[in-house]
Amino acid sequence: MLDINLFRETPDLVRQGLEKRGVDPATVNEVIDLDVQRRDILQEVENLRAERNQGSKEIPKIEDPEKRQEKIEEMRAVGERIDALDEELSEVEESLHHLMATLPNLPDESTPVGEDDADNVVLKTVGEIPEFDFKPQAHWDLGPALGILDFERGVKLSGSRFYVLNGAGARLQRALISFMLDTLLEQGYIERYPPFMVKEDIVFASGQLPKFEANLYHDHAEDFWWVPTAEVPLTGLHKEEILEADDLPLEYVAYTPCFRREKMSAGRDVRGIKRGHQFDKVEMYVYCEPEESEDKFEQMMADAERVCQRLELPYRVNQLCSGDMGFAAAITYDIEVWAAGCGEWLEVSSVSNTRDFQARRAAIRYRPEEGASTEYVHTLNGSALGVPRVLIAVLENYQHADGSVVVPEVLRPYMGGMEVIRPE
RNA sequence: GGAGGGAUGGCCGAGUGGACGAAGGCGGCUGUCUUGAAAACAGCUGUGGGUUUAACCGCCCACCGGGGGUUCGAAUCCCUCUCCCUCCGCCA
Repeated sequence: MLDINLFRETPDLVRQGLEKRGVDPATVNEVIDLDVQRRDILQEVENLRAERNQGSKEIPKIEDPEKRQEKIEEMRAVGERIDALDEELSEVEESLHHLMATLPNLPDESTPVGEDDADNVVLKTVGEIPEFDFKPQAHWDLGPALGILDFERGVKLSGSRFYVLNGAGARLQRALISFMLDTLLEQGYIERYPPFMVKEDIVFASGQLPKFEANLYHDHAEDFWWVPTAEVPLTGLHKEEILEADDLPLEYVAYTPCFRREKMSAGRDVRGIKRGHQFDKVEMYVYCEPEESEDKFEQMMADAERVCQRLELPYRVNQLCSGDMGFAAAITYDIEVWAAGCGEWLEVSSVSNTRDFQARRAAIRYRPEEGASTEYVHTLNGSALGVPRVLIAVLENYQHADGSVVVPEVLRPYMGGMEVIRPE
């Protein structure tokens, strides 16, 4: 949620920022209009309330029953006006809230202006793209040949975009998750295991609702929403709390599965395990004071990159343009690893600073110092990393001509010492 | 799934129509006393919105789990939802 004060004080900056994100700049005027209306009505209704409070206090002191009745009638009339204005007020407030709820965060100055992923900027490339003296296979051929990846039975169980991992494949995935978590714990993150189904207001707080409802799974019977990313419960963790400055920063890491309908990506990446309805991810999440959020952003990037480095996967870092960034983000860097078999850069991480955007939606504040008034924290999120795509890169980059796959060294302790995955 | 009991400020806990943003206690902060600390004593101690201001202060409004209703007036009465606790059933 954007700060309403920005609309009051620097409407031009808001207009420019929103325009970069493809929002009609006229929306800013709508917001300002509603805000003015809101305050006008509010003042009037509050004055009437003050009048009624005053009058009601006097009533029990009036001795003369006739005069007393007169006052009651008078206050009843005031009450009726209050009711009418209240109704008007809640309509205006609802419109304002709905409008504000659909506006994305303003892009950081450094965010390149653009429409879609074609306008993203590659910041750096790290590591060597592996060379092969044979034609490397894509994971959708390699995995089934190894017997570790079963698409047919995934479809039998749940339909398209589902798969089953077998044996060493399942274990490799579990190894990746543990390795990622441990790597981040080393950096001082605190592990959290949140619910995978959450209430609607929690999904709203992180910004996935109301705009992206079509991409979420929803249980109508209980009104649960399945988390599309751990970012959702990790934002909700401190919803409506006032944190102590001494406790900041809070640096969390959580493993969760993620559930996405992928309605928006129908027909894209249908082959393999690149884009499923269910996938695993290890997520970093930081709550901090505004002054430190830029440093934390850099730190989280370094932490996500470290995971790629230890797995010895070549990767590149992109800065997302204004049109491609997520709803809540002011700045986002993506990490893509190279997958030799399908010959693609695969997005495995997205690190974003949402500044106070999510904190405002979720009402997460802190007290900068004893006795001071509260301020919104800054929140940042980043994947470290999305598991299936890392799995793809490991399988495809570490493959040999005979169809076997060497287990990256850092994962071996998590695989009972297994060094090579061979066809069964 | 069935039966009953609850939800009040950072915490405990009083409060069944007006003097209640809320007694009392604990905790916290400030002051007095003290070389310092403890103790004692005194004062202060929630959040959000609006208004005003350079800023503080002030003033007004709202908030006693959420929503709705009755009333001139609701923490208090009514309806409804959610959550927690106890007992029974079922269950990894």
